[in-house]
Amino acid sequence: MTPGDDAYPRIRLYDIRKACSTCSLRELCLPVALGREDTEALDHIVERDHPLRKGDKLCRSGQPFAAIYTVLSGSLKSSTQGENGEDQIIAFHLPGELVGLDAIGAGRHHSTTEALETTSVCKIPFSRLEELSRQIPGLQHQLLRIMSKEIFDDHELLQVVARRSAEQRLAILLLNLSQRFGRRGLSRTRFRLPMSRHDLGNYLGLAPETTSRVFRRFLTQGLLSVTGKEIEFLDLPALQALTESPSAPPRSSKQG
Amino acid sequence: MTPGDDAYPRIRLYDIRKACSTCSLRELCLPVALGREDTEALDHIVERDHPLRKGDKLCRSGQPFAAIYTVLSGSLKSSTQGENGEDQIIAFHLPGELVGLDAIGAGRHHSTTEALETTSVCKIPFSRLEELSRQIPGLQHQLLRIMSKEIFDDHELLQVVARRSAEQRLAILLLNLSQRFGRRGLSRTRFRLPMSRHDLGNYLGLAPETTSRVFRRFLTQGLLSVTGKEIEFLDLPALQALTESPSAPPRSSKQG
DNA sequence: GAAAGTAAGTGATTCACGTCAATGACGCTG
DNA sequence: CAGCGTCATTGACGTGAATCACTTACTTTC
Repeated sequence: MTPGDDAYPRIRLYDIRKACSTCSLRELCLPVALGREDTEALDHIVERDHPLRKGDKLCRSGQPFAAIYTVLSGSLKSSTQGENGEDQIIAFHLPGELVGLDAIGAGRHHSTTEALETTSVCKIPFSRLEELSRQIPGLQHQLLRIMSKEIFDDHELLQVVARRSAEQRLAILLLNLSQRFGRRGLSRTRFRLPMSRHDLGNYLGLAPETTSRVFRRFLTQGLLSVTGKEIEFLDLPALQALTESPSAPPRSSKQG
Repeated sequence: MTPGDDAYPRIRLYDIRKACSTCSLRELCLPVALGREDTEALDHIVERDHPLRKGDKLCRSGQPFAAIYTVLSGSLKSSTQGENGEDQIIAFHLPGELVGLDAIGAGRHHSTTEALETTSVCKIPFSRLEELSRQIPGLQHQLLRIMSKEIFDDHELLQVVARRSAEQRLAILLLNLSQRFGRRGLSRTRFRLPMSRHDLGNYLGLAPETTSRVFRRFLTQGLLSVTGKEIEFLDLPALQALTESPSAPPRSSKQG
């Protein structure tokens, strides 16, 4: 703890003490690979604000970039807008995940991020983070690492949207969400989708009706049960098999 | 870092002197926003090797990450492999553009990059670049900037693949290539596609046959002329209009 | 420079998924 | 808890693009 500035930790309103050091998500979040002391240093620059309500925007495309955020509870979606006005969801953010990395460097957001439900986030002013990362070598690297992961995830999504059938797309997303819930210690086979069917479809490049129908097919095949947004996997291996099957809309590339 | 050998510019074989400072691409490449002196510092860490022949691989998915590359002449494609064995081209790289950024941080490539024709690249060992970027503040920022752009480009591609018709996809790619040729002082309306129809289709999430048919349609509509890989735009405004038109396969999201 | 291999173009056919339309189920708000 | 709006589901239908099958045009090779 930097001495003397007890008065200044920028944690507002909601609990004044509980930041990264005591956060249950610290193993998933920015502090990964940071020691106790370094994590405490992070505590001092993290800010918390009112929780967002469903539909509230955390940041908008075009806005100057000032901070990155981590999700504390709830969930968000980020989307970009094409020239044609259609938007495309590029990511869903669950607790422990970082938001806003794509704006680092450009100095301006190119996506809009919106809460899918009541959501709390930690705000990490970027200038202070940069400053801190000059002192903590691991942090600088961690940042690059996370950005790199963002690129990797985008490529995976591209792969899915460009080369997979509707069933595969949905299966892949559900398994991915399952993993992410599992990482937080929640059930991997039973969870609540935070997003609407519409958003689900948009993310996967499908019409909402198609999404609905694929759910129905999974249901009748006994792969899972759906009740509104509640999902329960009944046949995980079959879902995984779907994922690996080679069938896909465009065939192309087979050269090694 | 590796002590002892920092005295020697690592430029091999092909011309010993000509690196960034005198490179015609320096305004497009890493040295953007660097001063004369800093650019000269870059000179000393850049390595050049034999040019690659068509089909040669610059790096493979899974390999440890050691360096980033910039294209000096020729062109490359990067692709990822899905579990199903299908690969998806995620980017084409033209002269002045950087390759391998997605591997920073993870320490390992997640894509394979291959020459589309005879191409020369500059190799920039990452450890030395990092070292240098500690001394040159602008360079660190430039790196982040370029990574951020990579994310942005991926989002654009996603937008295109997920929400656009075959005609729109091709038009968008052609216009994008045109711009990139233009930046290098080449014609924006007449150029040679470095990649096969197959690759073109793969990148856009289309079957090669579809790509071919779309070309044919453009041809009969008088939008452009195609002779093998030679392209000439005949009606640029019409192509641009295509790009902006709102029609797209999945409709979805219209909430603001 | 002929043979072989690979890439490109074209037509016929099929099918997955988008679109339109109508109904039913939640989940607010008062 | 009634009334409204949004979201989800389901069906009927149309279509854009994948597939399949084949021909034609380049490259590469010996």
